[in-house]
Amino acid sequence: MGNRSKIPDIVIGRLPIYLRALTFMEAKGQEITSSQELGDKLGISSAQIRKDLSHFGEFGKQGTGYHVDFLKQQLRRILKIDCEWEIVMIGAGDLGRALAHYGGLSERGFRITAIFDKDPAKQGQKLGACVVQDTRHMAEVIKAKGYKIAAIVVPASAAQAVVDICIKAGIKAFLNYAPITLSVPPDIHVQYIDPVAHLQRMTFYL
Amino acid sequence: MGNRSKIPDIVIGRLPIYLRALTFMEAKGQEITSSQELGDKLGISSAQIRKDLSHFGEFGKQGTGYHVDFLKQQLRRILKIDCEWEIVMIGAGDLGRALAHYGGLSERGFRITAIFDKDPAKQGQKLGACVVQDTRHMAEVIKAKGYKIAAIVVPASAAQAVVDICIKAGIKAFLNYAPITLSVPPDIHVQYIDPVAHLQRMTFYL
DNA sequence: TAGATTGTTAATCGATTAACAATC
DNA sequence: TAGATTGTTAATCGATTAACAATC
Repeated sequence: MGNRSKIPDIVIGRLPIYLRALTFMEAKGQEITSSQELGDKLGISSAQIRKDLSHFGEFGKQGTGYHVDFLKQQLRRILKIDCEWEIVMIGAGDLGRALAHYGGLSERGFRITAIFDKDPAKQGQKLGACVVQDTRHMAEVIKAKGYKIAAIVVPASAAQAVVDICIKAGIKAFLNYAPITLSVPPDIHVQYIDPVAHLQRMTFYL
Repeated sequence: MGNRSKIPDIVIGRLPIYLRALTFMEAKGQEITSSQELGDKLGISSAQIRKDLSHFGEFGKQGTGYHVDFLKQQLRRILKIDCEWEIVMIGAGDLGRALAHYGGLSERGFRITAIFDKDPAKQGQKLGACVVQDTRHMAEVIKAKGYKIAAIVVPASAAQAVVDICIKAGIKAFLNYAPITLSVPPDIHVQYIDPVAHLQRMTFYL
């Protein structure tokens, strides 16, 4: 049985990738897979997949492999996405609007249920299922509803200030689209999405 | 002097982060920095920053540190972003439209100059500076203009087929927004952007 | 049973860090 | 000069892989 006491973050980062592949297999009607097959599909060694999973328990059968549906449900449980998560979004510019309209979020268990912008022209607008509210009410709403995750979709120059307020109000995890490294206490999680950084990484090899 | 023969990919991945921090410092008017200061800002050890940079040359002065502008230009040269890169985008849905309108791309040297979609209703539409074209002409245009980078913004179910066509036409690097692991030859580079995978990684810790 | 594949151990590989001579 | 900081080496740390007994 896996020892959960000290699981490397890099392992956690691979679980959503495994989950994505399992979801794809399930959609095709495939019922069984193996670490070998998963690894081939993902460009990861089979040993690594077995090692990663072993941190959390024993999910397979020798000689057979893994039940796609069972392993998928286990990963969802481990990642705590066997429920729906509500997200607060700050910023209602082009990118914010795209994120609010992106169906992939809610399909996969994440719903944006509050949106804030400091621009009065945007306040009151309907965006997806929400009405854009004044940033001044942000802390209050986060506290009242107990939001834990925030998507930061404001300009880089405003991001740190917004994040500081969110943390004070109780946010524990940020999905940050602003192209800036945020300064946060060690118990706060940040994931960065910066397409330009990805592009710059690839041009090196061209 | 650095030995460029075998630079770890993980080092390349940090260079855009360093560049982002330097750009921020430059905007503030700061002329000098040190590995210590950069590391503090980015949550990275100063030793790692010096080691990373040492792969490419000697850019600092003992006792002083680094000239922000000089180091920035060197990183731009190393990453090959001291010129403008043209990108072809496939998919003109919500996300594609947001990407086409995202000013951050062209600000930082990447321009989307061709857009394709297989939906006739979208063809002919103006999106940013481009007119959406029929996917059937994609290979032809990629070859004629010599595009090397493609942004994939089609549904997951269509992504692999689109990528296969792009590779045949000469694309070497993909920025992939479809939530699926692509199968590509070893000389082709792929960077993945999947906000849901990032969110799933964070909920583990909540 | 024979063949296949798991979970786990030990070995290998690679990345990070500490330390310091060099020197601005 | 004295203080600060680089670039680099060697030591440490952690992640990946190979191999295999267990067993379905």
